[in-house]
Amino acid sequence: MKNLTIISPFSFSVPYSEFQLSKNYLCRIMLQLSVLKDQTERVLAGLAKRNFKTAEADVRAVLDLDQRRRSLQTQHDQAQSEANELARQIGGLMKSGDKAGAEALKVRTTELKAQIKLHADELTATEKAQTELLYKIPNVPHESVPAGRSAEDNEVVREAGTKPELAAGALPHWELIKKYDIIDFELGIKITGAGFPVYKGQGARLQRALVNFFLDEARDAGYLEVQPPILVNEASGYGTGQLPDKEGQMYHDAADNLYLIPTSEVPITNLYRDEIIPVEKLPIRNTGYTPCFRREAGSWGADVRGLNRLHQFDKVEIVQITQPDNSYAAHATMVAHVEQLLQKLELPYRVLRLCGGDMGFTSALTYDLEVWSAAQGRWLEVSSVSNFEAFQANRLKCRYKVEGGKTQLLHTLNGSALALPRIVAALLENNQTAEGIRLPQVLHAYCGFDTIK
RNA sequence: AGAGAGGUGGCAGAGUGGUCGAAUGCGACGGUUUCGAAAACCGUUAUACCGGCAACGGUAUCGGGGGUUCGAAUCCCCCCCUCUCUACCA
Repeated sequence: MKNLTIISPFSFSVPYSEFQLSKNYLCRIMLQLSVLKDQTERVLAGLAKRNFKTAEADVRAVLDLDQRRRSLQTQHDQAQSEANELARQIGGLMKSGDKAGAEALKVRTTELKAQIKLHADELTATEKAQTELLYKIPNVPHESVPAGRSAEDNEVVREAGTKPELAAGALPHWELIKKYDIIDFELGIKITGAGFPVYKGQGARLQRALVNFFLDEARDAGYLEVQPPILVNEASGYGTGQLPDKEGQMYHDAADNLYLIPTSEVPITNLYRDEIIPVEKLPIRNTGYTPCFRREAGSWGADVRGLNRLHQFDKVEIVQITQPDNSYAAHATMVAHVEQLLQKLELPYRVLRLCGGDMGFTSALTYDLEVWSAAQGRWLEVSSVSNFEAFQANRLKCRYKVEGGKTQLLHTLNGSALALPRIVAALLENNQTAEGIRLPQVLHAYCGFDTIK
């Protein structure tokens, strides 16, 4: 096994050199340009909702660079075309034995070569500058997204279930796990470090039960189960947008230049990178269970006790890839699916529409689902369901053919269904009794027991 | 990990310096034929960028990157991947 090393959160790498990326890689992100160009006002208005301060300057710079790029491309193509023609002529002359004629043409060719080299270098530099800028511009929020700065400004869409009344002396989950000896943080610290708990006995079985329950529910809802790798390459990180934005949040294996996934969104969505998907296979619906790894750099404090925030945790993800017209309908079904899971688990929850400032970099619309953690007396985020529209698809080059043979970008979506640790926290806290922790009906068969004692 | 072989269009498979974006076969699509189908025959069959309202034209792409050359799928260097044998391992 190679060493796991952590890269600086401030380093910023762009995939030109070491990775196996084609020349056309730079062109991929260019597709986004049509939107920037044709709908500049809408884009700027959307980015304003995110408090993306440099939006106006960045967009203008990108468009300026684009003009420069296109004019260079035209010049370059013309010079190349002339050179190709001359090469053809030289070939003909050589064949007919006219060496002097061939030599005469080579003079012009040499000139052109120098010119082409100049254009090519400048073109590459321009493209690179443009791509770097484009990679830094976040997705444009959907019109329904409220403006806002932070979690304070998120909108509560609905609330469901009843918060339990806990008896006096009720314990937070970090006490309960000790009382029943089901999750051990100290052991995890010994073998790895803080934030890597060890699940034991009924705790381990509860984990396995939840994973199976979530996967079965997803399958019944029409999602195909996949088991992807949990280490991904750089291209995959760029594809779903974790790179370069969140580079410092991922564990990085420097020896092989691979990243431990922060969510199975990354490998599952990248399954469809560089694909033109036949229209009859749409929509794609995948589900998968993986462990997830997050450095959570800079996250400390009382809110992160116990299972609230971990470096490694388990999650079942649902992913959809749809035609553009269907993505918001798909988003609604995904939110409904997650709500059903929470209802079956008998957990009180609420649904939030995230404001522009709290939304992820790549998302156009995100609904967070939070469960009520009775002993902590606070809501815990257990799922985030997002529509990325064409933002990821653009980076992924994930397309389909429309009527008439033109290729068009698809829309990608994903949601947690569900992340385990906070579900476990809520289950433990909300269901504690003098006799033990009474698990909801749906889990009994999966666990092989109904009470944690 | 060591040795050898190889990576060409949706697939199979030619092509070892000059109109090669690439023969041929299969598949797919459209058409002719048929009451219908099969067969046969004819045609179409990649992606991206630039120019153009468009028709269309140009450029790039034969695993990836770089080099030699007037000209590279073809020659040279580096990297990635696949297969076979050996070693190792779950």
